[in-house]
Formats: sequence, structure tokens, C-alpha cells
Amino acid sequence: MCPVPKLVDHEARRRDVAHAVWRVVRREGLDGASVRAVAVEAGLSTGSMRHYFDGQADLQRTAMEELTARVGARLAGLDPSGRPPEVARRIVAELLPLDDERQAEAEAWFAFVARARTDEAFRELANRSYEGLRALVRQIVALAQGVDLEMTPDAEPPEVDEVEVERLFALLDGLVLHAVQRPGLVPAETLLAVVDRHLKGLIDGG
Amino acid sequence: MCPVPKLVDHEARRRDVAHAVWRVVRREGLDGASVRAVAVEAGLSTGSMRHYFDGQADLQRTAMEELTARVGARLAGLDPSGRPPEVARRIVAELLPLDDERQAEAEAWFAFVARARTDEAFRELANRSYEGLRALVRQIVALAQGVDLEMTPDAEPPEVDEVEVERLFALLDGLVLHAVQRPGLVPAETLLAVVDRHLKGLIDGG
DNA sequence: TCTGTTCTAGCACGGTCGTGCGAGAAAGTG
DNA sequence: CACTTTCTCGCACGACCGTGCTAGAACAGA
Repeated sequence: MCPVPKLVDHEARRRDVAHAVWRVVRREGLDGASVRAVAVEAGLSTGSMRHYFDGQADLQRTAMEELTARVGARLAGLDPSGRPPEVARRIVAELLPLDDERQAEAEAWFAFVARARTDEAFRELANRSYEGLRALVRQIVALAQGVDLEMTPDAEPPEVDEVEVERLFALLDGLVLHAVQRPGLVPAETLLAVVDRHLKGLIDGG
Repeated sequence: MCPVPKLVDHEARRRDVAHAVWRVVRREGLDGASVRAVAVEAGLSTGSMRHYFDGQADLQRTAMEELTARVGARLAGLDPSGRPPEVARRIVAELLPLDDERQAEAEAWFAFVARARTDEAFRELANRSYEGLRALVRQIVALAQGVDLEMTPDAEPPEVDEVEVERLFALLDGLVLHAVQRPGLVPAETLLAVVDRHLKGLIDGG
């Protein structure tokens, strides 16, 4: 009856393998993310991965959850100080694939979202992210129109024009989609120019 | 040496099977569009389909081409008369999934586009459609800003602000993406309200 | 009728997949 | 050292897939 020796950090291992899933998904699509392919990418054997994942569903779901957690952590780490319109611009810029790392995340993310349409296992997480992003965009619209979120309670969503929320939300998703669809052909300056133009109209109009 | 008897219309048959592909893709995703599944959906046997398609690649590519042809035909059939801003609004409304038929088309379309990112066989057609839509959106922006396209030669694209083109293009793709992502939860009125708001800003600002 | 062509149906092969399993290596404790 | 637990590896099974193939049905002309 020995005290349990912990040889490897399971959580860290699961995270590493999740990153391997992202790379495979980006390169070959979610269909190509077979257990064998991910094992090769992660430098493991298929049998070895079974000690950390219950199966392919657990593997892919974990990779998707890790992705949302990563994006969420980056958003939570943003500097909330400054005039409201400047904060709004900062958050928007964080949502765009302005560098390679976020481009890779966006490409993998859309693969998961695409599958969520026909696979229940991914749907709930996709819907939660969708609602979370919509709430964030609602705050961005409020910020752009000069509302200071520090003054309003977190529980209550700010009162804003829902048409403008959907307009900005769709614009952002469309920009990311275009960057994903044509990697390297949508420069960062274009993305920023478009959102700056949009935010300008939002500020002037509100 | 008989005169060749033509028992079935090959083109019509290929079209019917392509529609069966759409239904399977909508229901189970592009991964689920196996030759066997499409054969069942179309009421044929796998061996019988080989008389009309060279293989799975031909099958899926044909389904995607048929989809672009269908959308293109609908756009070509639009009434081009009226004041430019009204024509612009008419074209935009045609691009949105306002009824079940176009919703189904949009869902299948995004499945093909998603695969095009990692599968060369679909990439060329996806890129062509992307460029075609971008050119169309450029014309819409010109129309919204009062330019009468009848006065400008077809060969030369209208001179418009490319930032506005990308902004409207991304907005439209984002709206369609949201409708695809959450079927039934994005009502037609919302889609129209958003594009009307956007076109209004485009007209006033230009 | 007979003949040649088109079309249909389904089987069989080779390949990939997810997954369960067991043997052996590695590491920590007595 | 022995002993237990953790970890790694690769094989094997059954399922599904794309595809080639063959035998027969359906049909148009002679």
C-alpha cells in the first residue's frame, strides 16, 4: 500500500495533447483529427493516450474547451482602464486574428463550430460561447456609446440597441470568417480599418 | 450497331443526386455524406451511382457546383429596375437565408466552405465564389451610394471605398453564419433590420 | 423475336478508424 | 533487492468507407 506516486501531471498532459489537436485540426481539418493522427502529433502512442482521455469524444471536446478557456483568459487579462470607446476598441482588437497565434485559434475554432451544427457533443459548448460573445459584444456597444461599465452592475446587461449588437457581432464573426477562409489574404490593417470605421459610426450615431 | 438509346437524362440525374447530397450534408455534415448514405438518400444503389459520378470527389464537387449555380441563377433573376438604393436592398435580401430553402442552402454551403480550407478539391470553387460575392458586394455598395450601374461598363468595377466593401461583405457573411450556427433562432426580421440599419448608414454617409 | 446497350444491384477487396487488451518498461516505496 | 502502481506501446477486433467488378434486368432497334 504505497502512497500514490504521481509521475506525470495529468492536467498538463491533457493540455499538451489538446494543443496537438489544434495543430492537426488546422492542418487537416477536424475529420483528420483521428486518435492516431493526434497521437503522432503529440509524440505518443494511441494506447498511451487512453490513460488521459476516455476516447475520441473526450479528446476533441477537451481540445475545444481548452480553446474557449484560452480565449476567455486573454479577454479577462485585458486592461479595463481608459475612456470607454478606447476600451471598446481594445476588446474588439483582441477578438480579431491579428497575429499567427490567434489566426491558428480562429481556424481551429471554426472547425469545431462547423461540427457543432450536426454533432450534439459540441453544440452545448458552441452555444455557450456564442451567448458569451454576444454578451461581450453588447458591452462593447455600450462602451462605444459612452456607457461606463464600472458604473453598472455586472449582473444586469446594459441597455443597448439589440440591432446594433447583432450588427457588430455579425461584422466581427464575418471578419474572422474571412480571415479563416483566406489565410494570409486579409491583412491585419484591413481588419482594423473596418472595425475602426464601424466603431466610429457607432460612437457618432449613439 | 444500334443508334444510342438514351434511357435516363444524365444531367437531371446528377442534379437530383446533388440535391440528395445537400440534404445529407445538412443533416449529418459533409463527413456523413458517404457514397452509401447519399445513395440511400437518393434512392439508388452505390453501384448505380458510378454510372453518373466518377467517385466521391466528383459527387461532392458536383453538389457544391450545383449549389453555386443555383444561387447565381437566383441572383441573375433579380429585377434590376428601380432606384439604386432599392436595388441594393433587393440584392442584399436575396443573399440572406430568409426562408427554409435558402437556410438549407446556407447550411450546406458553409459545410463546403469549411472543408475547402483543408481540401484542395474544394478550394478553387470556394475562392471563385468568394471573389464573385466580393464583386457583387462592391456593386451593392456603389448602388447604395447612388451610383447607377447601368451607366458604368460591366468590365470595370465601380470605384468605391474598399473598407465599406469589406465591412458589408463581412456583415453579410456574419449574419448568414449566425443563422447557420443557430438555426431558427435568428428570425428573418432581425436579419432585415440589421441590413436596413447598415444600408441606411451607408446611404447617409456616402 | 434476337441483339446490343444502358442501367441496376450488390458483393468483395483493401484501407482507415475507434477502441479494448495485455505485455513490458519505468518509477517510487519498503 | 522485491513489490506495487503508473505509464507506454502495439496488436487485434469489428465497423465503416471508397471503389472495382460481375451478373442480371430493362429497354430500344432490327
